[in-house]
Formats: sequence, structure tokens, C-alpha cells
Amino acid sequence: MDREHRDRSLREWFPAEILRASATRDVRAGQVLFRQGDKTYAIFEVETGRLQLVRHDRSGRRIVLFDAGAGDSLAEAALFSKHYHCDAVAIMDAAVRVYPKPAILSALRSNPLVAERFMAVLANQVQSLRAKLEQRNIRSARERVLQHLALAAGPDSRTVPIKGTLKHLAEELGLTHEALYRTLAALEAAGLIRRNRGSIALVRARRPASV
Amino acid sequence: MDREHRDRSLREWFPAEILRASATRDVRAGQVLFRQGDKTYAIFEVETGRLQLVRHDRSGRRIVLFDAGAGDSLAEAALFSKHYHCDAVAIMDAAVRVYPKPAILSALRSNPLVAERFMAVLANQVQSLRAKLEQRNIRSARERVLQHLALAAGPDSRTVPIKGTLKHLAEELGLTHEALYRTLAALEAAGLIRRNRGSIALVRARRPASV
DNA sequence: CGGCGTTTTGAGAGAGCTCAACATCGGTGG
DNA sequence: CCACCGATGTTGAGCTCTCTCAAAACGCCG
Repeated sequence: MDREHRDRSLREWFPAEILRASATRDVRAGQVLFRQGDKTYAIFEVETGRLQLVRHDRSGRRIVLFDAGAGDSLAEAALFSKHYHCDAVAIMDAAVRVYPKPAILSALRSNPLVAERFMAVLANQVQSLRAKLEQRNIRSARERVLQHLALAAGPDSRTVPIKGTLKHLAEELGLTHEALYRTLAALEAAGLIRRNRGSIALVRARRPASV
Repeated sequence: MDREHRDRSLREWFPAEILRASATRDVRAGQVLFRQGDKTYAIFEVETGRLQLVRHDRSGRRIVLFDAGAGDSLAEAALFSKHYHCDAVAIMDAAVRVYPKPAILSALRSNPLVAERFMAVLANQVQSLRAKLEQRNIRSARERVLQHLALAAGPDSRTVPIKGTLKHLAEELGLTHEALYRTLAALEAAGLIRRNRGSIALVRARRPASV
């Protein structure tokens, strides 16, 4: 049945037994959720706010491994590891859902369907991340934006709903918001897209000498 | 026991029953391994050569989702989907290992340890891809290279073995090889790294006024 | 020795970033 | 209802950095 659903959040499909064992925890800006080397006891999902997974090398260099916003899950690999491999720090007040390892592991072990679902979600994430990474290889803001729109629209539609602000979109695309604004303006001027409130429509490409 | 092994390739840990069911297939440059919409029958791993996962939108725009080289696994999500969601095309003569779905699924279902291992591998891939993506947010070639080195060296060591050529490293970092060469030269001139045959060593940061 | 790919350095141009000013929109409170 | 405020959206101008194109040195292997 080709479930294509992005299933972004764990709580959407985690079985009741896991959800029951979970709880929400508030983390103030600057506070640490877990630290590298800590024993792993749970995986997490950001409900509000923003956390960063960071690692520090011996020279004090700060390496951001992941910048997690609402809906992002955190430290899934901790399920299969005794210790966390990086620090998790809130960069603004945040609320995270805490899913204890034992509950998850027992669910995965006792219910093959849950396990398969988990694998499917992870496999989809891998694909999606690879695609995003590939997208970053495109230097041109114009091409990158077009590619994102084409991908987000899918083969069925030419309309891309814009979730959140354009600033957030710019961030996701790895562009400054100024560059995105200019690019969108240029694309619209060129007749390649049409902008509406809350969405962007790809305009069907036409022969240069048409009409 | 914190298995940190990168486990890059499936054949390294797939159980014998899966390996037995697998086979190697040659794909000539330009040839298609599978096509979007085809029924999924297997997942793959590139042994030699190079494949691209591509999707085409209705305007003919070609979107590269993943550029897979030796060691990369392909279409893991196909395990949980009835149809492939993109084309796989060889961009040079290649050999791929073919792992039939039935063998994998039955192994995953009958052996929880195999399933967990698979989840662990996927979860690690997710983390590693997120880190790579985060790294691409760094504009400065200098910082990006330093970050890569710090990450590749790990907290224990200051030496990074260079696998393959610097050109390949440049590609992985998303830089032109010229930029990488220049950056490495500058970093060495600045005393931040030391280059040896086949490896790069991070030099311990020193106080500006030290001897 | 000859050839090919990697490594290296040079010079120039373009594209996105940075800084800056301003418009717009929504919400808030007087 | 209007003034105010903050965040988003928009546009301008200059600058920096990487990419691109080019050329040459180097290393490896037949």
C-alpha cells in the first residue's frame, strides 16, 4: 500500500504501550538534556523549542551534529548504544518528549510490526537526508530552490504549500533569507513560479516561442 | 559494548542466510537497475562503479536524490514499500550486490537480533547524515575542513587517515579540489595541521604568545 | 621514457553573504 | 480606532569567498 507518509514524529505511530511510558520534560535554554558519556536511558522528540547535539574535540572546538527543532527526534541510535555520543543542549527554552529505552526495546522485540515500522521510518529518513544532502551540492540558489519545489510538489502536483515562514524555508535550504527572497522574486518575474498566500506554484514550462 | 563500527556495508553483518540468497549483478553505464514504479524485489549495495537515484518531475527536471559509490547501500526503504520511488541508473559501469526482499524480511522477522542490528545501522546512518548535512551549513572552506578533521579524528586522536585521494575528500566535503588544496596549504602554513603521506594531523592549539 | 591522474598555484569573475534601510503585517494596548 | 512594536518580508550596494578556467609540477605505472 506504499505508505509514503513522512511520519515525521514518533508519537504519531509509536504504540500506546510506548506512549504510556513517555513523558514531557522542559529544558531551559542552555540546559543540558544529556551529556556525552551518560548512560543512555531514553530517546527524545522535540515538541517545542530547539536543541543542538554537539560534540567537543580536545581543542575545545564545538561541533554541531544536529540542530533539532519541533518534530525532530533525537538520539535514536541511543537505543543500541550504552552511552550517548554527544551532548544535547537546549539553545532556547524547549519541551521534549522522553521515550524510555526499556519501553521501546520491549515493544520492538515483542511486536515485529512495530519493529518493521521503526525500520521503515528510519529507512525513509535516510533517503530523505541523502536527498537533502544531494540538494546542498547545488550551488546556484535558483536551481536549489527549483529543485526543492519540484521535490516538495511531487510528480502529482505543481503546488507547494509553504509551512512556516520563508525565513524558515531559507534556513532549510541553506540559503540566507535575502537570497531566497531575491531568488523567488526572480523566478516569479521569469514566470517559472507563481506565489500565493501560503503556497508556491510551479508554472508549467513553455516553449520559448509559444502563444 | 557501544559498537561504534561504522558498518558501512551490508555484507559485513548480514547473516549467512541473506548473503546466500544474494548475487552480484553488473550494470553498464547508462543502464537502469530499477525504475520508479517497478515492483520492489530487492535492495542493493554498490560494489564497484557508481549509480544515481534520480527522479523526474513532469517538466523533465532531473532530480538526483543520491549519488551512490562503492560501499553505499541502495533503496533500503524498498523493503517496506511495494514500488520503487525513483530510478536507479548507472553513471559508469558498475557491479551491485542484490539482496532479495524475501530473504531479508524473513531474516528480520525470524531473528530479532538481525532486526535490531538493522535498526542500529539505520539509526547510525541517520545520525551520520545529519552531521554531514550540518557540516554543509558551514560556508567557510577553512571551517568546514577543520570540522571534518576534528570529527574524523574523534576525541581520542589528532590524526586523520586519508582514504583515497584528496580529490575524493574534496567531493565528500562539497568543495572543489582546488579549494581544498588551498585550504589545506593555508592551514598547514598557519600551523593548525600537519600533513603526512596518507594522513593529516591536527596540531594542538597553542596560546598565541607561546614559544 | 611517455602518459595519465593527482596535486599545486595563478588569475579572474560571479554568486551569495553581509550590512543596511525600509515596507508590511499582525497583534497589543491605550 | 489608532499608535506602537516586533517579526517577517523586500530591496539595495558592496565585498568576500569560492568556483571556474588555466597551466604546470609531481608521482606512478606500463
